[in-house]
Amino acid sequence: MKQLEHPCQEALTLTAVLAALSDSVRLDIVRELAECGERGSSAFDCDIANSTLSHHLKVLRLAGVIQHRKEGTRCFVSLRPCMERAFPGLLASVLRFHPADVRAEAEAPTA
Amino acid sequence: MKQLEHPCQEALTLTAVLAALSDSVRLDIVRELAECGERGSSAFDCDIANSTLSHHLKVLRLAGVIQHRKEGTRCFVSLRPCMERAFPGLLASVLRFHPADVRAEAEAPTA
DNA sequence: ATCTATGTTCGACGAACATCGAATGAAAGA
DNA sequence: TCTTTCATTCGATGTTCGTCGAACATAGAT
Repeated sequence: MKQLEHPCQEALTLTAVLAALSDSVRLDIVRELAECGERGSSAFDCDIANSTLSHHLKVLRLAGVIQHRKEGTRCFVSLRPCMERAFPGLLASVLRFHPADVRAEAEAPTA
Repeated sequence: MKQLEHPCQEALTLTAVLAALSDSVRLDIVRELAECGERGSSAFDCDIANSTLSHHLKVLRLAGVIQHRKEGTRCFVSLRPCMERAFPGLLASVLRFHPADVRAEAEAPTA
């Protein structure tokens, strides 16, 4: 069973992590993983092509944010503990804030 | 004296802030501002063209991270307090970590 | 009024990115 | 073995980004 490559902890860079988190699709993915733990990679409800999702997961993986675990033909992703060691508290500091659209919905009058 | 435009606090988005911080030149600028306070915009010692520096400052300004203050022909930039209100603690959480090259220098043997 | 110093904007360029569909790969099941 | 299923990779396309030099704008000095 071929596993995907993960960079070692020393190779993680702050700018790469921030770049990985600066996309709304990827930020949603990370948020979901932080709240619900490991998920099958097909369990994300974003309206994008499968190949695009795979690309975003790769970006997050190469930045050190998530890890892939293959099991048969399926693939599970979760937050990478290594990330917390390299940049302790960073992820929590980012996920504390909700994305712009959610804030807008919460603040805007319903009408 | 024409001042430059700054977005209002409600318009700031998390992804835009992260994207603004995901460039090493801009991260260095923010780090310097956080440590030394307001600076003249020509006082940054990055080896880039003036127009490129201006571009980076614009990205940071539009993301809400910094503010511009013009005084005569000169221009001073500083961290924007509004940023701390919109995303309290975020900047500190990011700046706590040093950029990759600095870490590499600190960890790698000199030989 | 003209010059000078300081910054911003414009136009252009290559590099990197987000996206998609198609092709490929890998593993389980018939 | 053949098929099916799931995910990654490839190739293509349009967009965005970082960078530069040149042109412009503004304010002070001569």
